[in-house]
Amino acid sequence: MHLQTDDPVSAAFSALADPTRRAILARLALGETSVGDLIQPFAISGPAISRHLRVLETARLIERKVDAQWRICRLNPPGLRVASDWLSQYREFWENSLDRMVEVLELGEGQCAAPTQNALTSGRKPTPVQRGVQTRKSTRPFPLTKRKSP
Amino acid sequence: MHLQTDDPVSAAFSALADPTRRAILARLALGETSVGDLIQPFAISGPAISRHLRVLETARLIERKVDAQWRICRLNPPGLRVASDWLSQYREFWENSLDRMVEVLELGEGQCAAPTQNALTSGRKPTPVQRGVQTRKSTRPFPLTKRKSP
DNA sequence: CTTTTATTTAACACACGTGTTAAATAAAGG
DNA sequence: CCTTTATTTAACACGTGTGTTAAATAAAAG
Repeated sequence: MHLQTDDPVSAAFSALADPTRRAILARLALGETSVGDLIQPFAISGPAISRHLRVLETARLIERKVDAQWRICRLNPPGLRVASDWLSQYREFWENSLDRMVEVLELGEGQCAAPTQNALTSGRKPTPVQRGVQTRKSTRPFPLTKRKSP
Repeated sequence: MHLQTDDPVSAAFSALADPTRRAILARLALGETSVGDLIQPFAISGPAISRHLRVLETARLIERKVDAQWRICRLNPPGLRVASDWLSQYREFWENSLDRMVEVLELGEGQCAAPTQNALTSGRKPTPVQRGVQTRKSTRPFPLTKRKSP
């Protein structure tokens, strides 16, 4: 399901999902260095790091420049921003989460079996788009596998 | 290289790396809904969505509660925050990137072959830890594959 | 020019992720 | 109860990701 058509956001998050790559970024936050220097902290082969760097570069999280036989790596701030910007869409949710916890506790979450009215979008802030909010009763359930003929 | 030992940050970014899962989160930002409702926008089978939801839940990006035969999904704000907090470590980098572009342009990036002094950490803000910043000349190069005996 | 140093590419192995369909489970409803 | 509705689990296929080692490439140094 994922070809080279990988969008920038997916590429960024995918690159960030690996601990080794995040460690590389942390290292580069201290300043640009060559590939050889990046290898040292890791119990991993050179080619492996080389590929991690390519992933980071493709995701635009780092940039590389050539200096003689060395490839100097550095962070690419705008690339990191792509991921951060996507996440900031949801900022309001965790910002209001404490308020909401209180709200939920006051309503008594225990016997909550009433028609699922969006607790998240009621009152508080109006949600971004707010079209097509529904309350279950799906129109197409998914055991849409052919029924055996009788 | 990745077992069940997946740390929270990796789990979060990994979950966010999939466009379908991000679409699910976007949907849940409009309000909590049942699994059946979440399926509709996608040309994808039920079990596939079910697994995406499990990934999101394991990564603590969503929560699920049981209401009769429905599983109601909602965003889990603190989980989303994990990813955001990690990224905010790098915030200073993109915040100062415009300043830095100007700086680089003034120095004339074209013939940049001078000893690679960390341009990223010079002046501006002092970088977080700032220990062990080096300027190439790695101590252990990595063609450390056994040489053929003569 | 041959060697050394730095890094990438190639070729292979293997685990993981994601999708599919069929069957299982669980609660509601006739 | 037996059926319907909602969702998950099982079993399988298949492409992608990550690691390894050996060889290739490229620039510097002798």
